[in-house]
Amino acid sequence: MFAIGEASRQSGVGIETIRYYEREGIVPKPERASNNRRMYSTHDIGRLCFLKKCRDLGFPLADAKTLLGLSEGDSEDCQSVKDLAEHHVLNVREKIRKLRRLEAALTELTANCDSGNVSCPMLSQLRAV
Amino acid sequence: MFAIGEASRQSGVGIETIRYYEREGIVPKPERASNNRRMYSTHDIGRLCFLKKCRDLGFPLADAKTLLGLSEGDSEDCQSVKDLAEHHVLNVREKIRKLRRLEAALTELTANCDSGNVSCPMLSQLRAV
DNA sequence: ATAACTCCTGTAGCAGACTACAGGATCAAG
DNA sequence: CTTGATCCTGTAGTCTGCTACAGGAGTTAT
Repeated sequence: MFAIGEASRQSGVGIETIRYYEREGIVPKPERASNNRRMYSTHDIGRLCFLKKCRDLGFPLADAKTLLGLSEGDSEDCQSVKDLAEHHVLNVREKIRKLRRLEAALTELTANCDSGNVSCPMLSQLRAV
Repeated sequence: MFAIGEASRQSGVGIETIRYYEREGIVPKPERASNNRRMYSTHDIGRLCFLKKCRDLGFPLADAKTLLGLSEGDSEDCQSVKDLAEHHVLNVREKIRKLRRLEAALTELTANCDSGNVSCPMLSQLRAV
């Protein structure tokens, strides 16, 4: 069993954040030592690692919580997990698509700037209703 | 010229948000009618559309403001305009790179997910050290 | 034993970007 | 003329996801 500082180091989740996750019910309340300090099992730390990875992947905390719940359900509901992930990946793809359009617009702007042209047709497009 | 509600409908930016943008100096103060109501030109509405698109692309509001400035060529120094625009292009490309890595990671995670699985490979992966 | 560290609870603050009133005034339609 | 929609200013609250104290207590190293 590990103290919160060690759990933090092992999982990469900050101490304050761990306590915040506990307050928010994202992770269950850990055991307490006789001196009232939180004690984390390797399983508890595994949960924190799981959450860290989900967050790093850009999942909102609520989704991370759901995924964690799914990962610990009696029957791992693979379809729900997949749905959540695929919904997330669709969002990511949409963002990429839009960013590429903006990249083109910005590239066009710099090109026009080179040639001394002030008005940019693609930015006009961005302004359009 | 259009009232704020119409500007909101045309641009997709909420009324309160438009006023917020004005307070924050993101957009210039619009003309006022004799009854003190804000009146927006199509150009003003174009600005709101531009901001909306930037925000939809995930740009922070401050960046959106800068981009809006660029799109209107409000700098007297063409070189610094170009530098700013190119800097933004680099930011956009970096964002795209990160999102594509994320997309790849998510796709790989879901690749082996099928509703028949007893244990979910994606969850196993997320649990792994 | 003293200092330095870690932990506790509880509360508050922050950043970004809105969003929601309250309490009026004004406008458009019937 | 009344009703209801829209607008005004100003202030305050919301949401996400932390992050930072304050003030106290137990732990560890020298």
